[in-house]
Amino acid sequence: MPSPEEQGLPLEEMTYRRLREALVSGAVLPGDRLSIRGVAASLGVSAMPARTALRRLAAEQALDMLPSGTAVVPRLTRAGFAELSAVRAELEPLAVRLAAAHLPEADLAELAGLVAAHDAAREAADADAAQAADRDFLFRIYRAAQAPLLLGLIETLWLRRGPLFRSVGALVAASGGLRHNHAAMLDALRRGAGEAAAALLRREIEEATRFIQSKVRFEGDDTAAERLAAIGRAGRNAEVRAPVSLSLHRRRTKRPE
Amino acid sequence: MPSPEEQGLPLEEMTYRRLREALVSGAVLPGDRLSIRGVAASLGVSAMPARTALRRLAAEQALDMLPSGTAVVPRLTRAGFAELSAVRAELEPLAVRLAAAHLPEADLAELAGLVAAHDAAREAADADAAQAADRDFLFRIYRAAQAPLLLGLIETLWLRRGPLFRSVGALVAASGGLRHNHAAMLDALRRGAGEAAAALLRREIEEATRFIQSKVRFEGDDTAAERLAAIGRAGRNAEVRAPVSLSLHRRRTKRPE
DNA sequence: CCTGACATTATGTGATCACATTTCCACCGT
DNA sequence: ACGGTGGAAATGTGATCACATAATGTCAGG
Repeated sequence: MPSPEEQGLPLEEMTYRRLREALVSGAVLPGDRLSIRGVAASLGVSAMPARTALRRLAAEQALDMLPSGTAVVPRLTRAGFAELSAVRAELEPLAVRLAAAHLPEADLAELAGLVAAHDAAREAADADAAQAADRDFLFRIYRAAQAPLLLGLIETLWLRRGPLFRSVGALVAASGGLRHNHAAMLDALRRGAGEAAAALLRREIEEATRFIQSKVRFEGDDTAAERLAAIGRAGRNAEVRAPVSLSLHRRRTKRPE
Repeated sequence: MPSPEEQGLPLEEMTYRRLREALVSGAVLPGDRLSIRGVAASLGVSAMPARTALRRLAAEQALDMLPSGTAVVPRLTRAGFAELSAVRAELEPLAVRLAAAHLPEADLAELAGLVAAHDAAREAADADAAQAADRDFLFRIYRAAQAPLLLGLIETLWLRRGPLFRSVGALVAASGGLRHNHAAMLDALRRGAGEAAAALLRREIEEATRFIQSKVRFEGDDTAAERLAAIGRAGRNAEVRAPVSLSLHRRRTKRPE
């Protein structure tokens, strides 16, 4: 059952968008296997568009591929998350610098509106809306950079972060949330201070990364480490590294529908 | 006729690698259309692997897609090249910083060998070999960063630069070539000075970019601008921007085989 | 209760075909 | 000579099938 605005689109495009949405919304979880016939049946399309869409996501690194060719929603390890954040901390400030050169007044007004929307959503304790406003704020700037290659890279980074983000969202909101100072960034952009705005964004990304790393339990640094520590002499909790191989035979979450 | 080391690989992987090689080697030129049946016939495979490989390259932004779905080798405009270089100048130094943390002695020795190979190739006036040694030197470091996501991004950047690179290669060699100070970078890495090595690489990328931008005529900044300037009052050569749309009906280079 | 081999199922790959659309080119009228 | 028009060739999309392989469950033996 295609949604209204999907009329006329190629089936492959529709399948791709739905899978993408499933990734960012958390409808599929890290570790889930996505088989060609499985998604084809789930989305009511034939195997061909499903295959193309899956391979496309894999090429964008939004999905991993087992050696057998099966697509799997990537598990974000602590190291992987750190790497992702490091790349974001380079590319997104670059986009801000590029955008600062040509931000028309209309865009600045729209950005101000998004800051206001964010604040309003926070007042209403609507974490999802606040988060959406933040995201729109940033991507409005990224689009203004008029750098299609860079924009595509940033989008794939966010896509890859998607699965994690959903599971952390509630936690972040409960902990008081990240306090993005987008108003200050907007001020810098108004002044044409691209470097300052970029520096603010970089700090924002780095702080959010530290916050999440301190709060979230990642794949791989799971209870195996604690079990090992418990078996060993108690007291010594330093230097305990979780061998990833130990968590291999953990039950994989099934997702039949 | 599959090459020896391609035995056992899926046809899609073989097709993908061949297309990739065709891109970086300059066997296909910017603006060339790559049709499914065309590459299938050229590479002796059926339409299916050809389709998959083309879509994969497109997802990696190594190929552009016309609205009709036909793949086309991207034309690199001046702005596009500047963007590509800006992204490289952020990501590749990041990889150097990450790699500096864990570079075993064996890798350092290998890097020294590559620097020597580069110098030897320069002595022999073998521009291709010197360039290959430079490339290997950098990617050895990037791989050592143990950041698969970042490495994948860097590879797609180089892939997209591929078509241009070939056409510029001879020019660069004739002009005396870029003098990459990889020996200094290796020294910095030996000292564990990751930041210094990263700064050296950034300067190298920025200088190479400036050099190429000063020497190369890109798609879009072609003679249309000059014709416009000639039509207008002579003398005023400032502010003449080449409208891209003017070069649209230029003859497209055919590439039947 | 666990471990191994075996049969069954699921899955990816590749091939081929039909169909709608786009692209290209020759032809014709002005 | 120029430009529009028609049709033929080329092209992408999607569907379906066959085949090899990987994954899974089963069952007998320890």
